[in-house]
Amino acid sequence: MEYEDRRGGTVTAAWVTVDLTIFTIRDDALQVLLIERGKEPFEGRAALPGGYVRSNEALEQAARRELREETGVGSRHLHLEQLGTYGAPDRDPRGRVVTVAYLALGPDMPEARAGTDARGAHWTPVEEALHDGGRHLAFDHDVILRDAVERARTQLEYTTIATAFCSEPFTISELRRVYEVMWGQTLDPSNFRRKVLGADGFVAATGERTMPAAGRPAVLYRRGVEKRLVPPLLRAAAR
Amino acid sequence: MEYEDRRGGTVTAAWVTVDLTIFTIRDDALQVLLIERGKEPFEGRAALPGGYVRSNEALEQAARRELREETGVGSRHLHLEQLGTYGAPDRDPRGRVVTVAYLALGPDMPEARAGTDARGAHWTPVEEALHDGGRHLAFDHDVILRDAVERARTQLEYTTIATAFCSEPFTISELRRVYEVMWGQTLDPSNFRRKVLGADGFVAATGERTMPAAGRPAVLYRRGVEKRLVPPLLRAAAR
DNA sequence: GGAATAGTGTCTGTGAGACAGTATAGG
DNA sequence: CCTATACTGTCTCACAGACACTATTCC
Repeated sequence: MEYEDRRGGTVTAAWVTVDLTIFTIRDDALQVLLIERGKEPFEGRAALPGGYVRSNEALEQAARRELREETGVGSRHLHLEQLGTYGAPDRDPRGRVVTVAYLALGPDMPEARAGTDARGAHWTPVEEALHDGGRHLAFDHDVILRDAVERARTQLEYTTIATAFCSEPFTISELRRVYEVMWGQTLDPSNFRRKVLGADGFVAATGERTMPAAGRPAVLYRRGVEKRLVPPLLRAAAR
Repeated sequence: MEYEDRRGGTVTAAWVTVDLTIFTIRDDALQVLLIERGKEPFEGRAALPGGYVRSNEALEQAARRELREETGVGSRHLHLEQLGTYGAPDRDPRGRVVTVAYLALGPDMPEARAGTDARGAHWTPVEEALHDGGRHLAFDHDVILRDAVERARTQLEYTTIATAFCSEPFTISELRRVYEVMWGQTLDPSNFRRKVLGADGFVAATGERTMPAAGRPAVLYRRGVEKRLVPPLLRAAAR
């Protein structure tokens, strides 16, 4: 499956895969689901979960299938978006493989189960996965992971996806904690509350309250309908 | 080049193409470069320029090559970014073809020349290309074009890419015109100027001035070094 | 001077940062 | 009472929208 195009270039067919960057917040840290590869290439190395796109499958459909297979969680409750496509000619030693990377966000999930080609799947703090500059993950997954982190951090500024990290119902404090963990900075509780409640459709009150061990009960909210956050909630460092 | 994976799905290799959405502003309208297809499928229909990714070519490299071939303009002066990847199983009647769409922005360019597989290349107002809901372009290019327009409009809010539409040097009024055309709304000249000049690295003064036929000469600027625009310049409708 | 376009100044409302103060629970 | 957490109010400054005004060119 190779031919010469009319301009003198050689064209080869490629395998198409999807790779998933699945984020959650656990133990006050951003964690990513990594598998340990069970076969060559990169056997034994950590990698993002993923797999081949099947013949009659759309790209996002393949991503949702992998998500289900790797996490055991129905993808309906998760935020899923296309992150970007990576296709350097030498990114996979087996041949030309182009991968479409997806970004998935969800609340703290049950411990992942291993996929078919993997020895095990584990939640790993992103800081650990990327420590001293990366080059720990298989293929170009360091790059993909770095891009995914940056995308997620930026998305928090301009969209309401932070709610995707919270299991419903949630409190404003829990939502604030998402921002604090993702950005590595504390936010003023008072100003944060004002911003979130003042933005139409960010969250919706349930009428319920928490019954905490200590402290005043907090009002509970669900995700709102609005996807964009206008005006945005900017990181202090970015200003 | 087809096999059954270990979970019972059939996997086929795919052809990988890049498609380009090349925008410019001409005659006070957003225009996109479209080719007329010279062969089946969709022979005679308008389409986005694009082509196969070659065996030893990176994706962006392929995009730059196509850009050069279609516009005759060196891609160094153009803004180029990956837009997204489209891979519905039936998007190309010839078989499985996954396309990586790129968004390119440039100042008004010389009339395009036809590519190898095309009868001709023409600048077309986007409004015309998408009129009454689309379904004019080949493949799923209507969808890609719509996504590209939306992406470009949004990027104007949060980044400094509007300068990519201006040929250097340019005036603040020319830059404002870019926003007005892209958003379909007029902006207050005074407030716009204050915003642009107040944002570090958006534009850089050249020290030169225009010599217009009528009116006061305007100060000329070049693109600044900053890519992000913080705080953003939001569309009125989006607020 | 008049037309045309560029550029300045200023008033006002909104929203964000800082932070003091109040509320409601358990012990 | 105290502690812990949730929530409210307020002061101030930065910034955006509206818009009046001034500047510089050609005719």
